[in-house]
Amino acid sequence: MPLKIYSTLTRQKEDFIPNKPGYVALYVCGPNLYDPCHVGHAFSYIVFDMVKRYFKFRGYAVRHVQNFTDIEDRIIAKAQKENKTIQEIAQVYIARFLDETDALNIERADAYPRATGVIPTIIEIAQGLLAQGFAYQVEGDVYFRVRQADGYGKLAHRSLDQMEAGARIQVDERKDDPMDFALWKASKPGEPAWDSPWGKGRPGWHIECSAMNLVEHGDQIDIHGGGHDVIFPHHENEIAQSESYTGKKPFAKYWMHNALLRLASDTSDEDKMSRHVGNTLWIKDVLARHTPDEIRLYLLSTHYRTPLAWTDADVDAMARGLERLRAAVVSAPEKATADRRPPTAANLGLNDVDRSERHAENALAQVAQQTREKFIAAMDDDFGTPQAIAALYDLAREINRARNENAAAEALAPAQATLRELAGVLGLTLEEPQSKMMQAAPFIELLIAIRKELRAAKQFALADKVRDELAKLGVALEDGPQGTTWKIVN
RNA sequence: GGCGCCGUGGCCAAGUGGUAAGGCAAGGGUCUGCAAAACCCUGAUCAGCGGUCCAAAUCCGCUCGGCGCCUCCA
Repeated sequence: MPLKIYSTLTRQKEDFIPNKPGYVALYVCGPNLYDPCHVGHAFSYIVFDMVKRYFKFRGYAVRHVQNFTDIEDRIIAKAQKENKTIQEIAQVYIARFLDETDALNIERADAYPRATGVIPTIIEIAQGLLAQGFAYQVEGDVYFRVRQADGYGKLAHRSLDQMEAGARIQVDERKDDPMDFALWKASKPGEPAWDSPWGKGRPGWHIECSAMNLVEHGDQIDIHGGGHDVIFPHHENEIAQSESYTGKKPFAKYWMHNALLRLASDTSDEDKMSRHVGNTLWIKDVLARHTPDEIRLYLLSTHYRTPLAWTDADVDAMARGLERLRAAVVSAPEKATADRRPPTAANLGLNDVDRSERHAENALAQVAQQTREKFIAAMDDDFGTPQAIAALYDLAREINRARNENAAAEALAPAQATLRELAGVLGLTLEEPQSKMMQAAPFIELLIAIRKELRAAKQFALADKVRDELAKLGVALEDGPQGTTWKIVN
């Protein structure tokens, strides 16, 4: 059974067949660099990070390209306002973008081209489109002739006539058709400008992605991704430009768009998170409140094409579930093997014990295998992360159950490895939250050792005091039959 | 005006023709000096109405309620 991907172009799930066997050319729309990124961006990047990791898991080589749009109206406006160059503005937000996506455990793309880095290609494309009659020049501007493009509107599933019905307020009379869009714009005084056959100017709004794809991937790519809000006009125009220029179709074989994240608020309104509206949660602030695993598990617990309304309470709930997954992959304390058998086992013959253990071991191995199959089946069906995650929980339960039944650490290990591996495909580390307090580990271990002696001496009041005081400091102790474990809590 | 999405147990969320995954919360247990964790058990007929079908949460129609795109936007 092949992997299926829902493509916006055909509006249905399609078998994934790459242009080159075993290789995936992936392009994901990156941010406009006029402000920091918010959780909505993070959602999109996490979705496509998951997609990339899954392809790799399935044995594909993936080349992932993500653009930085570093020349655009808002960046120019911001630069002018802050009396800086667009390069300076871009640099600040690129650095921040990389810091934040690293923190979110998003794998780096193979290339991060910048719009200003592909100006010659942009000019080349514009010239080519002019030569072929797909574009025309007006006073230093170059416009794409929308009616000339084959099937314009096929991605957004709209016809030009329908769109004309929608009132477009300011129609530029110099354009042949109101929907024609700029490939190249003559620059106004004080704006960044590049030399071109049409005079000083700068790129239009959509051409940079066509150019970057051409440079980084070539004429045709396998998957083009982005947020749902960028389908029209951005991606529609990209298709028109690229296919008209190269003459090769399709430009992208599969178009994937993640649903938009909304910000649930007390005031009852749940609007799309948008930097223009101002109802944003910056990634930085979210990272201050939740761990990367929590954020990712939360965002992936809903299918990527289903809209999601962010609430901190829901992320917190996810954190508690994550704790169970994390606990399942933690090994039992060392000494476990020695006295792991319950007293009742003393009455059993060794062979019986061995036999029952082997039985449990096999059962666990079987569950691990089933989990892997369920995980793959879910992910193969248009990246069904909710069901994939459900499979992970099922495996965690089996591991914990086996441990409760005193299975040996070695018996748990393979299932734990499977859980770690599959969680890793979703980008979950299942690691304890990193904290300065981890440096206190040796001291905590010491307190645990002392407390153990107190308990042996039945000095429970003192033992409890140790535990309570540590709890106040954010260290939770848990006594189990195999010893005491500890963890950092919020 | 055009295009499109969503409404499933207290909350989050899968399922898209054969009698409802998973998570959180809650209640009851097991274990334990206690606590915690873990494990076990308990709960929904799928916004409403009508229709198609042997059979519908799942298809069709209508109603109500949310939301997105058509303009920069992940």
